[in-house]
Amino acid sequence: MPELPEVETIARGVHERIRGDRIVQAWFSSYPQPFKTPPTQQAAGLEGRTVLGVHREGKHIVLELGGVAAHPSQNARWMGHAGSHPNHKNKNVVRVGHPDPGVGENESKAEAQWIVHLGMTGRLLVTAPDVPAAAHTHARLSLVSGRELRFVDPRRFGRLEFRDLSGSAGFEASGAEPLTIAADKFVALFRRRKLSIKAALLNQTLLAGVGNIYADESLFRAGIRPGKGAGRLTRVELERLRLSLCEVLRHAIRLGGSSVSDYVDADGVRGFFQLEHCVYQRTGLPCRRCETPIRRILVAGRGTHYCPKCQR
DNA sequence: ATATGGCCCTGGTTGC
DNA sequence: TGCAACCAGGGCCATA
Repeated sequence: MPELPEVETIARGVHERIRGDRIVQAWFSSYPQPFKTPPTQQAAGLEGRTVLGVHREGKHIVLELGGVAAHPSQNARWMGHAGSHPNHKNKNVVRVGHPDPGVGENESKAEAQWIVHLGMTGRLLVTAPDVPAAAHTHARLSLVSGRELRFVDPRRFGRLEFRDLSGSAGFEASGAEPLTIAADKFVALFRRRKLSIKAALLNQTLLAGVGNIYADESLFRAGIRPGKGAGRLTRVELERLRLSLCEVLRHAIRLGGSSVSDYVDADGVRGFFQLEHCVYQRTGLPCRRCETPIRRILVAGRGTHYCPKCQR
């Protein structure tokens, strides 16, 4: 299931491939399930817009989109107004490299966003248009470069949303970003919480981006039992957890994410972090540190893997 | 306010 | 061997 490292990998890949490209036509499946915005509204909103940039917010992929081009024949790598925009504090101002090398940087203000959540089984792929569409393809955006951006999701737990920024604020993850949250803010998140630390890590309104794999892996590296009450952890334990979480997320991003289930990046390539898992889906196998068999229990309704000796 | 549990989905695994 | 029941699980919503 795509979590922070997988979503980061996909967002970077999509950014590199389609930044500056323009959406010519958008097609959506007729299922009601993956659409937060009605498909017809998404298609109408997306068509004609330039992709200014792509980034990750928690587990969401956000495509920053420019205004609809005044002249449809305009160059595909048109980057919007030249010169700097005065509002530097606006989150929706994205820096976009100039297509011609050596000319410097332009800044374009996003006027709309396409927000993609991959759910459990979602994929976001950049392909040539003649590649046959996989089963459960729910969105196909044809780009002026000739390529296609496709959203595929067999289980339909993913969500697609179009947002016009003239009428609403830009997308922001509800919880804090695990890779940049300050140590004291991290401690404060869990103070007096009655739920288990595992459930707290999975709660997206506290931290955005942590899912089942990296919750289990970070708790193992920090030596903490998943079922322990979040409010009962000491400051020292919480700091160890924060550092373990950062370490495991960064390491996973370097390896292109964990390919469990059917995760692939924007090019359809698998990640390698699953080879480095210490506990996740290693039930019964010897702990990499002490050789005690890894246990699987249910915490907060989720399959939870831990080492009974290393985690107290 | 905070915490818990059911629901949505389909493909892969398990069990008879 | 074949088919059906079962299970995974992120986020959302209703409920305690």
